[in-house]
Amino acid sequence: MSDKSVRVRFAPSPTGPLHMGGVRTALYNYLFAKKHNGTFILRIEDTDQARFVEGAEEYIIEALKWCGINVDEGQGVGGDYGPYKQSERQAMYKPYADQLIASGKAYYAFDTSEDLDRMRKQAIQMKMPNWQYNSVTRSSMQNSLTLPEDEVQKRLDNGDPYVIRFKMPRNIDVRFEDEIRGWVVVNTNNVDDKVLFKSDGMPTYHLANIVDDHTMKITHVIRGEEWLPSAPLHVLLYEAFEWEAPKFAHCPLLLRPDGNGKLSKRDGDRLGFPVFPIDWLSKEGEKFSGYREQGYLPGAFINMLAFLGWNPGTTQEIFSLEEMVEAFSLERVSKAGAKFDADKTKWFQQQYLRAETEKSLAKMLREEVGDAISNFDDTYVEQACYLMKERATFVEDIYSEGHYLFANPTEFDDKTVSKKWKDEAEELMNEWSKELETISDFNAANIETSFKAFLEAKEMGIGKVLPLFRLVLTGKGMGPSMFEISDLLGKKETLKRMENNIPAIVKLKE
RNA sequence: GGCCCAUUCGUCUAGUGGUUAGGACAUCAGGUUUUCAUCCUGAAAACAGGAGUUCGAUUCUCCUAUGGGCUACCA
Repeated sequence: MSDKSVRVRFAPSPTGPLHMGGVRTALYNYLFAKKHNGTFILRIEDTDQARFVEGAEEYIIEALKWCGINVDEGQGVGGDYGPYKQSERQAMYKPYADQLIASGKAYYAFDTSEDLDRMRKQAIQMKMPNWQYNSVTRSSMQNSLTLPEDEVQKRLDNGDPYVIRFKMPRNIDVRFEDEIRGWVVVNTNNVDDKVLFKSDGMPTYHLANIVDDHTMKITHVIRGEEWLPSAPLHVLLYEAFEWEAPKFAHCPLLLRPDGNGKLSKRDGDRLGFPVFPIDWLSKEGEKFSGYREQGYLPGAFINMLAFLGWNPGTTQEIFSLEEMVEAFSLERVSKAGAKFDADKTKWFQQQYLRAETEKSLAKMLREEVGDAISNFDDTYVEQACYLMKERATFVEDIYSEGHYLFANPTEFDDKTVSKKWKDEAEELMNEWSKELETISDFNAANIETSFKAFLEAKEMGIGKVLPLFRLVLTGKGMGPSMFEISDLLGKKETLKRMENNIPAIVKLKE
């Protein structure tokens, strides 16, 4: 890169919960910053007071934290270029807008929203579907370009509402090199005279982001593709201020897995997967579910997200955040939008779950199910995790799928009972129970040896007998090794279950 | 409608003029396993279409189609 140290920012607006597309943009910014020993900055863009949503800023901070995307500087952590919230920087922007007016790059416009609406409607009636405030129409509007100077001054002195618009030059090809897409060219005839400063005294995004990025010494602007059409305006603004523009990188969008369009708020709960990192409860009481609450590990979520639009060029797919930092580059971010894939997300989660140690799984399991397993010591819970982790996707599955490890089953799988439990089963299990009783050192190996001997004596196959044992102890037709299960349950509990459950199953058969 | 961006298996993607077009998820079939899961092996599955450029195009150019984004005093 350049000799300047890399500074990037993630700049969401607090209009609601941060959706996973936003998280991915934050992630790419973070990875890029860390890769270049740079600084990752969080800036809150709240210039639109009308769309402000209570709690959104806190949500953003908490979500990034859960993901492990550590903010170096900015809202919530401070830094030398604050404040990092645009509403708190409000006083800074007007002088810059004035500067543009003074240099003739911008002008005052007095047309009200109603005036503009009327113009647009008229244009539509005249089959001109996209009326724009631009180099051809501005000459017939109420602005400092058409009004006499004293009239303009009078209106300003009078406190008449006005906006400041950028005077978009006519017919110029604006080109800039996007780090992901290469050269992008847009003719200024296609962009309008954007409002830079609103009549409520706030700057628009366009002005604020340029002023902030410049004053915060941002070197790379990594943002979503939805900003691509207005990037030429931003380039022109840097030129107008005679500032060096940062490099731009426009990331592809996240698309819905079904049909078309970009992933949106409601797609998740409709299609059965979260679109948000963590739960969000709207003011109206509507709940949007998050990955955290669904039981996903943050590493799995981030890993999946990174691969939606980026890949390292190798066949490695499981990456820790540190490994991702090492491997990341903007050149390897793809250009086309990516459809979200819920199945692959589950696969990532499964991989991450299995990579966890029994010790940490046990800890997480306790946090999740709490009281239900509080009677069991750590060794026991860890062993239960060991037995269940290969067949679990979420931590909670260890408990729900392996419930019999923590309590005597009260139900016995119908199918197994009817298929496997024949007339001689009761006698057989009672005899096996007696054999179990004789095992003094009650461990998996010894139980297995003794079971094999039992089979030999009975001249029976393993498939005939072991499922019965499983049914008695667990109530299920499938699961981990029975020898390890009985080892874990212990001799006392195993014998107790044999004693109680054999008659219970017999009763079911009647 | 206008402008911009994109287009390789169902999905995420590798590929940068000459490859049996590779991997992963999902699917299917075998194997391992008391069973389930895991694991292993294998199968099916793609260069949107048309013109060029070239000895040769998935790869370069153009056109078309399709998809997406933007088109607010929203970000």
